[in-house]
Amino acid sequence: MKAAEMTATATQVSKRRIGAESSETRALIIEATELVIREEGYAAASTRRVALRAGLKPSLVHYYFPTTDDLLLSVFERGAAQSDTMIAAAIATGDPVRALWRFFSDNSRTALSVEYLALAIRRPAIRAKIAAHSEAMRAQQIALFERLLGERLTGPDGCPPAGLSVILAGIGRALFMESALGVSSGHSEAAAWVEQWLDRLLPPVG
Amino acid sequence: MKAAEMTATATQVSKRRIGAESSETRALIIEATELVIREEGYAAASTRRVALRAGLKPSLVHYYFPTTDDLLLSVFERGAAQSDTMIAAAIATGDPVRALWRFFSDNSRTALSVEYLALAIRRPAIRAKIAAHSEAMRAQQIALFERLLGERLTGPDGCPPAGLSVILAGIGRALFMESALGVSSGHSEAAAWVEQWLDRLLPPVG
DNA sequence: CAGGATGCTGAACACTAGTTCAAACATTTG
DNA sequence: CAAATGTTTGAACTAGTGTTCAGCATCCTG
Repeated sequence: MKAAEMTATATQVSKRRIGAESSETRALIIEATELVIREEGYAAASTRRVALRAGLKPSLVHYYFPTTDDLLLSVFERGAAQSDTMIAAAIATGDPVRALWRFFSDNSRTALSVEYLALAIRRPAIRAKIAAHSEAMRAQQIALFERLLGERLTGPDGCPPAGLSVILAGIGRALFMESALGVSSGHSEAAAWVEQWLDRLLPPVG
Repeated sequence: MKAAEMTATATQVSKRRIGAESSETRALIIEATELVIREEGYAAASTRRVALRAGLKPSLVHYYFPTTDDLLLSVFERGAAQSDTMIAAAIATGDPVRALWRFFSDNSRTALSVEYLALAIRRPAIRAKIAAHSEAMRAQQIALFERLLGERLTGPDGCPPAGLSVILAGIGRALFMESALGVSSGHSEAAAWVEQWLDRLLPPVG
């Protein structure tokens, strides 16, 4: 893994051939990688395991993605785009805050986002991209909350929009991570409390 | 790693010699392992790296801990005991809830606890122990909260004790994990909100 | 002081991973 | 059709990891 990190860090200057961006094989590899991450965790996402899962040879994976970091980065980018789409859909709803909370607490995307978080902490080459995406998502949510419930947030239950974003995302992730562990006591209470809190901040219409 | 998992899963029946529980070397190995986990993450905690860090030979590590899981389990147990002590100290305080929140949001123990969480998800042999400890900690906190602010928790800000425990631990962990990533926007707001919330649930004496 | 218990070491085996590269095959295009 | 271009493969090299085990050294005890 030392060797891998060094190679991955080196700027890509070599003239080695790389498969086309539009290739079906390439898409298949990305698909297989996400599957492996989902089922076995980011640590299992080796080029060889991915190749096995996709029914391809390891060297073919490296034809499309010279280094493992290249692969993981591409997989993350696709996932981030999907996540962005889902969030956009949630925001387009008549009840964006609750839709967002549902996204955080319910969605199988959370599983992946936790894996990426873990991945980022240990793969410097990927950390920046993931951090940037997290920041961007947060900024977007803060803007939404500000627009949506600006004055309501100064009451006794008040919470600055930025804090609200952290809290919702954090509790959602915590629920997922503990579930993965097999711990679940207090979860339904915590979720119920969040919903009650949101009701007070933003009384449901109807 | 396949081989490792299989061996680790097999029940220990062999008559191979194992180093004494009281050995200084053994303690040194545990110490080094925790250091490695702290600095490079649980994934780096291989017996060989640990040996290097401790200035010992790999085989010596295996003399005291036949399998890697044995080692990690021992390290976790020691850490859990330390964590329990800290929590007991927090509870013995005049202001246990805030002390607990400080422990969650501030303490370098959180870094380790997140690593152990990640570890548990990927090491079946260790999962049960870690899950049990998490449950026990939660139960203890629930009992404390119930005793401490039972009636106060039904007000408009009300939150069942179990939910409160999940929320405090979850937000604390989220703050730590994002910091490790390099994301920090909204953190101070979230922390401030928690403190305000606690003030309402449990007005500070003074 | 002989002999077992205890601590430790070196060498080895089996396995996974990342990566490279020349050569074979396939497809497109001039 | 032939050349260029894109895809795929097999084999190999390097490096890390878990684990075993026979045997050396030392120390304690009968």
